[in-house]
Amino acid sequence: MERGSGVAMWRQIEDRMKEDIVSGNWKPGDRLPTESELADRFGVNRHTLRRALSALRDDGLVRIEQGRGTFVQDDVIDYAVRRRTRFSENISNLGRQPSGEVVRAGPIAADAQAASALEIRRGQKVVLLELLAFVDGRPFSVAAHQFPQTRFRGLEKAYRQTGSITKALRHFGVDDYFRKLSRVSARLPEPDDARLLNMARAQPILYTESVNVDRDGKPIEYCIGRYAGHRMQLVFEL
Amino acid sequence: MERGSGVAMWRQIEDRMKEDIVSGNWKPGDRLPTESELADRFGVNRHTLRRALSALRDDGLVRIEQGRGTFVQDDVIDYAVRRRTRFSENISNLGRQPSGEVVRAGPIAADAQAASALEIRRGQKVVLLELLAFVDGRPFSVAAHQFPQTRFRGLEKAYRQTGSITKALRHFGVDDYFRKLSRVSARLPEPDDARLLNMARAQPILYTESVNVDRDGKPIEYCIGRYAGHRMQLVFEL
DNA sequence: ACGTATTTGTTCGTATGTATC
DNA sequence: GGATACATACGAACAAATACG
Repeated sequence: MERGSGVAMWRQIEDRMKEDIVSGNWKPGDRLPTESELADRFGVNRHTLRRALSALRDDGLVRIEQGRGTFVQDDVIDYAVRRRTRFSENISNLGRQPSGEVVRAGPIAADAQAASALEIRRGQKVVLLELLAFVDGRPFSVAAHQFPQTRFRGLEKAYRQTGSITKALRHFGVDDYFRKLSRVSARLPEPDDARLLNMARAQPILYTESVNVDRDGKPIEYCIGRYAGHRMQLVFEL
Repeated sequence: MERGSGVAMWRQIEDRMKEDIVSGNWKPGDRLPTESELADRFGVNRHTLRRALSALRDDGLVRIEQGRGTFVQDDVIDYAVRRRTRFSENISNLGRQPSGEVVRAGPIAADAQAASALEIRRGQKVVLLELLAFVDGRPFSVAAHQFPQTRFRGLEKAYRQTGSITKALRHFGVDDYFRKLSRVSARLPEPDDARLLNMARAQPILYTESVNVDRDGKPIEYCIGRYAGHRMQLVFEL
């Protein structure tokens, strides 16, 4: 690290920081020190430091968020959506650690969309199971799973016992189920979702509605999922 | 519209407003009068009016935004993605008018992603065809289509003559092709894309990468698509 | 960057009619 | 009739998000 070496200071800084990241010294999702602090540390003006940060951003190594800080870019997760889509299986296959926690659970009245997807009447009761899913301990998605209550009364308890929707469904005689449909759009997150996903409100999310059916093609689950856009891609193989 | 009729005031209001919307008296995107004004107009308390609005929102007829107002919900375009996905066909099937214009065209060098998708080497030439697509005259998507130049040299000219990728590909002996893969994520638009799509920079887009193959399973097209998130949903039927 | 006005969101409290046990 | 629960309706005040100068 030297001035007048023929190599611009910001390039030297870029290289140093790149090492810290690829070596794992700074881990994906970590917040870097503030620009001022880094500038002090490297003994340069904040402008110079920002030039290095921009270069790192262009390389996809960091993500700069106004008002929040600079973060080591998470490696993007390719979440495969197929006819048989299971969260835990999917994440495990990538060599990563899936986990989840319950945000909200209990019976609610179906709104128009849920009713239409589940082929029931609006206002009929559905079992809501809102789950926050993690990959390697980092929040990945929030999903409101809804099941018709006539068939799945008490499913939330079965989930709490087993920690898995697939297993909970077996208690109700559903030994296999399939993704019939996925609708995908892009939105800005609700404040609650932004908090749960630990992301800035100005960062977009993927918003999905999906319908799962049983062997007979009967809809059993309607799910509204919200995914932190910069952490993942949905992959559809057709 | 009467009190003591056995039908709750808020339900009567809901029905009246629903008529105004479905009849086209209020059009998609229109801002409704404020809650206070509507409450005055119907001669009820603001609470009562809000109840009617909630019902309309649950039916997907209006969208309520704090601090801004209540808006008649724009009709969202469900863009179906299947193995055989053709833009014009898709939009026509919805009873809407597809059109398109060329933003940019010509040979460029393949970057890492394009090369990997098309199974060529990085730096090899691809034919770029960047198209802005419209639905009913409103901008819908920007898509950078890329074809290996060894096989499709001059495809941009064939497109300009025929106005259709499907037809242009026929000039090169490709009489049918299929969507193999779609990767979907959510992003904020580049300034250029925001301008082309006529949307705010803070509004998210759907960002897709897709690969089309010919009958033999050979990749012929790699496409980066950007869609105005609030105007459409991608629908995957599996 | 800041204040002001506008608009929706939320939470108190109060009152009335209806159905049920 | 009395007690209770529930949906409906109104009023006032304040909180939160947004638009605009």
